[in-house]
Amino acid sequence: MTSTPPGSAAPPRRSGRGDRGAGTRAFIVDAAVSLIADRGFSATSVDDIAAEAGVAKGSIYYNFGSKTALFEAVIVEGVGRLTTALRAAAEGLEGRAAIEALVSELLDQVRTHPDFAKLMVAEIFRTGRDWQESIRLVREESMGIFADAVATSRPDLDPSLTAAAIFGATLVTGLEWLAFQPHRPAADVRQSVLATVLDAY
Amino acid sequence: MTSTPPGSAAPPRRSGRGDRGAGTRAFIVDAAVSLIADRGFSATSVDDIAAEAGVAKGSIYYNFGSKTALFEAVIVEGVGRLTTALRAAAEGLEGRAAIEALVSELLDQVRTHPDFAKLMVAEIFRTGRDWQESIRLVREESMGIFADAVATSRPDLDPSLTAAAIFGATLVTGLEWLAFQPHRPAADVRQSVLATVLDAY
DNA sequence: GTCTATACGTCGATAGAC
DNA sequence: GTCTATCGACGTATAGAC
Repeated sequence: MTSTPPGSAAPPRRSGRGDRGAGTRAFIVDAAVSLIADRGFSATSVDDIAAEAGVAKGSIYYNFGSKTALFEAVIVEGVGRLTTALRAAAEGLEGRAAIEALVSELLDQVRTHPDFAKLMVAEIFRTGRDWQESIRLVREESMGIFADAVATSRPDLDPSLTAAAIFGATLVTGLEWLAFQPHRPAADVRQSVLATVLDAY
Repeated sequence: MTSTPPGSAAPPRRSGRGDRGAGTRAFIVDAAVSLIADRGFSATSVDDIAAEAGVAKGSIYYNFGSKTALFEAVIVEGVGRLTTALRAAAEGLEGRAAIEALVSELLDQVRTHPDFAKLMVAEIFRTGRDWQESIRLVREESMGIFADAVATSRPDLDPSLTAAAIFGATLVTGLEWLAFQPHRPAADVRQSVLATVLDAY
């Protein structure tokens, strides 16, 4: 409602439309991420997603089978991109340097994919949900990469709890930045997190 | 479904029932917090809340007017308790000691009120919601207390971003603890967060 | 002040044409 | 493979008895 430009009855929702069957799945996934990040899963209707993606509701069910399956696809795709980026960033590094690289990369991922980041914080500690298994993978894989970096340099600390602390600090600061202080340069944010988190290494 | 003990068809949802009109609001709020923390706002029906609280649906609308208003009451009550506790903990302290006290107190609040903590992380970065104003207060008040402590001891760092980092580290670690490693003693968790966050002070 | 019954709207999912 | 039209289920909110 609020996002529909006045005066145009039915504005085209996506760029070109000669691409039947090509990027339909991608359009749907993108629309779902952005809507669900803002309103949550249950508050986002399949009709809304279809309208935002510029496809018919039937196409969503043809491609994904159910609303839940669509959301699981969203999570799987997002966590894949995130963990790949994190692993690449920490490649060959250890200890303090690894932590620094991971924090920087996670901040960059939050900046480039803010909707998925929001969705992650919102769902990561929920229990009674259908896609709990999928979201558990996000948690374990992402935090696990941080835990590995912690374990090699500070064996005196608990890896998983310390990883949670660094992960949480970075994620929350990144979202605070994007949602409420978007004018700030990325370097400021990076430095604030590292100054808080890195001095122990 | 999963939480209903087998063998008992319809277990009484609250302790005594001679208390008509006494703690009705409190029963409803408690039920709402615990259900919404797990399933989210939209996925939790007023019928579910009424059943869990042991009252009729009509009583909820009599006491709160709408589902949204009920949720706002939940937030207001929770943030009141949280900020009161945090302010008391930091009273008379400055710099490193203040941060240490705040982290400890926040961890304790997460432990004693885990459902509200979950609910907070889940909603804090959402935008397109009716209670956005209420949740903005949570954010600003809670993080503001941390920001004050940072500002007095480390004027070289940005207070709000650094506060977000400490707040995020504490909250995420606390929830990781409760949700996935509840067997750990509180002291371990406290030390993991402080070792990560406090060395800069 | 709390309960039961119900009106009204919305949502997930399906059927069938193209 | 994508569309439109429609069904059945469920959820919020209200009305009125007690």
